[in-house]
Amino acid sequence: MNRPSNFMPTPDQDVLDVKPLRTLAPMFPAPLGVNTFNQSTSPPLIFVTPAGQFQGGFGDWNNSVAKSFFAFGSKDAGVGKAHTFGDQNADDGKAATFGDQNTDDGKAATFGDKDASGSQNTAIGDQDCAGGQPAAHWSSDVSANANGPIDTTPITVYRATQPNVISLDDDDDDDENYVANQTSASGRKIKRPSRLSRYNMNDGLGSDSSNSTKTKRPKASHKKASADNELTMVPPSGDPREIVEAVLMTFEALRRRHLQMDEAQETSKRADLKAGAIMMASNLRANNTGKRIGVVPGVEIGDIFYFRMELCVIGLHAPSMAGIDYMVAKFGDEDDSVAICIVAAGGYDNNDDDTDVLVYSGSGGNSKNNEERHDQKLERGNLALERSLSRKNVIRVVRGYKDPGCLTGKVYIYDGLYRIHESWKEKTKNGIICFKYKLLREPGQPDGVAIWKMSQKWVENPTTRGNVLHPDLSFGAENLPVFLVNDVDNDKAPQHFTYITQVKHSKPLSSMNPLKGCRCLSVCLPGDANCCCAQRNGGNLPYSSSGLLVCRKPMVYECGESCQCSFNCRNKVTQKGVRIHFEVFKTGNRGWGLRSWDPIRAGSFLCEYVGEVIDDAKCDLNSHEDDYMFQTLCPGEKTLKWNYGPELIGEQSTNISPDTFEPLPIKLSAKKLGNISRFMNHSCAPNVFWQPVQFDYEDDRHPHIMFFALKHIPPMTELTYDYGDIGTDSSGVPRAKNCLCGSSNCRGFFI
DNA sequence: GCAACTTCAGCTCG
DNA sequence: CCGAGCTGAAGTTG
Repeated sequence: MNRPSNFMPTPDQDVLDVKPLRTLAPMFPAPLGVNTFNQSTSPPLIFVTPAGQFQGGFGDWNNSVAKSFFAFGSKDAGVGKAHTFGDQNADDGKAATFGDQNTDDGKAATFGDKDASGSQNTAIGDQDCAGGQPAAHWSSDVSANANGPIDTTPITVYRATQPNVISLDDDDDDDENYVANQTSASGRKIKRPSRLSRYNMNDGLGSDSSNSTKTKRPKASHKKASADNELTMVPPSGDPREIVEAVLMTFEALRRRHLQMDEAQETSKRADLKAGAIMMASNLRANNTGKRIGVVPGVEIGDIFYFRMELCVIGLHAPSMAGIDYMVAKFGDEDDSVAICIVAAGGYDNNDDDTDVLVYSGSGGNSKNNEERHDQKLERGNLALERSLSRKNVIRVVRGYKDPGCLTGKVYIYDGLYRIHESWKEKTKNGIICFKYKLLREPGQPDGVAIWKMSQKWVENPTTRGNVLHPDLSFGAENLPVFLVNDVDNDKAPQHFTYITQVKHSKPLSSMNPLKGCRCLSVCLPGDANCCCAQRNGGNLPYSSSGLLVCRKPMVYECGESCQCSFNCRNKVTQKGVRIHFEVFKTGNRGWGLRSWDPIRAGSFLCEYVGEVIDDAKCDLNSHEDDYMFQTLCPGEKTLKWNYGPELIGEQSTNISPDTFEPLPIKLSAKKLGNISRFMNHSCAPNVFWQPVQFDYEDDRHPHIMFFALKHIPPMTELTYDYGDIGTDSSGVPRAKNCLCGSSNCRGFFI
């Protein structure tokens, strides 16, 4: 892949560059073809818009006038770089003109000029409320209609559990038996020994073997914890989507916490398996009432996953390893074992351009250990695929791709329903006979992988993105360009504002106490009891080695300037700035919004809420008019329960309930000065949350407000957070707006 | 490249 | 016939 080297560097890739990011030109060069607007000469820019191709980018983008208008320099380092959009001075109007090769409607293209046509667009930015159905996401119902005549009744070869899709063990005995299984002495009903028992959270791995009598005892607290949380876990609505999301969120929380512990103890790094085993043992799963053909409730086309175990716990694809999931289903009077879901691992070179066709290789035949390769056999999964060809049942397809954000990782994308149209045998390069199945995507389904492919193409070559109004709203101030696009109407720009990357404080920074730093050499290590930064965070580093936030908490303390550790310390995450390809886009009915070209993992840092710090007194006067005011109001349950995991393994919950939630005094206005965060809309079913972070100044009342991903977010999905509930703001008169998010638990209004 | 690990199907046994 | 319990097969992940 021709991925630019600047693409979401992982910690391993972090260059040994200690320049403070926010005050200098982009640390990572922008992709070729994008003018970074720094002092160096820029390559010719070719953009393609629906209106046709034009050179030189956006109007006078490349010329010296533009450059001087967007003059850079370190002189404004105090507040980071500030670049004014659509300067209000008439003189600069020309320089601010963009997005149009002609001059005839230059006025309309004038960026954010308050007098230009753009001003009609009053409903912009974060005053608006995002839909619960993100742009790249559709309800499963759509694809359900495309199923065709599948009237088979799945025979459950599965033990049927409670009809409740997510069911915690309501039978305490089960867990007891599960533990009792270690001795096999109880004589009572014994749950099949999960290999969870081999995961001892403290001892690491049992060195051998599959012999269950040698297995170690899982943490005893496990049982109690799962019972305690029964009520907090089940989403009140019973909505399948909510349940799936709750299960995935729990899995992730558990996984992150286990990884954190593993990293501290340098033990096994298979936190995914541990989390999965706990979920299985506690019956914390979705859609576990039996396998099924076709749509899985609560799983939507385009959903992304990072571990096979995730597919498992939501009932999308049961086998933890195998690529073919199958079941016995009824066809008329006959039973047949047919394939129901496949995971195309992406190891084969399919015709990648046609996302509606998939040639899938049968399973087996690979040499493992000492065995030799052999021809594939028509049995199990392969046989089921063959039966599916004749039975013509739909098959769910999950496609695996290399994770662009992680060198070694993989992303799985649910791509909806396919049907097998053809099968044949083929001799592979290795000389073995292998089965091939040609699947065609059922028509009428929303795009899944197609969107992924498209946005990946944009990342590699941004000039392929159409409808671009501006190639970088940040004018080079962010690590990566922020595109401004409009696919829906003629609006040319949001209302005027000035792009800054650091919060503007009302009082001089020198009056604030610097945060005390640690003395760790090189990097802070997890498990180092002497690291005062870890201590400040409660004994653990708040981020995993890949930079994901482990837990939401009242405050996260990163290492800062006064620490002795290096730039590469894993406890420096948010201060390094944006690592995601964002675009500000025009939504259908909620003004402008924010979304990403990259897939985003739950726990990833997105961006900071940047604006002017507003004094309390001043705020009361202004808050009515300021739609860009950020306040730490109590968010909804989804956000508050992001940390569900720790309780499951008997640790103290770090959750905050609405009753105990206390807002911080900080108030930030991004009306005049701001960054991408000001475009994030509200949703009662958000995919982003805010988290207070400190790394430079010691001030619990005025920390940085950082945004993190609440769940995995597919590319091109609108990013939204919960603006907070009404009535929690004690100062001033709260304004309630009608909420349009449309989520099943929409509160109907927001601040 | 290797070691370590999972879930479930499919079987046997009582 | 049913459920418990065992084994083998599948590939993922670090």
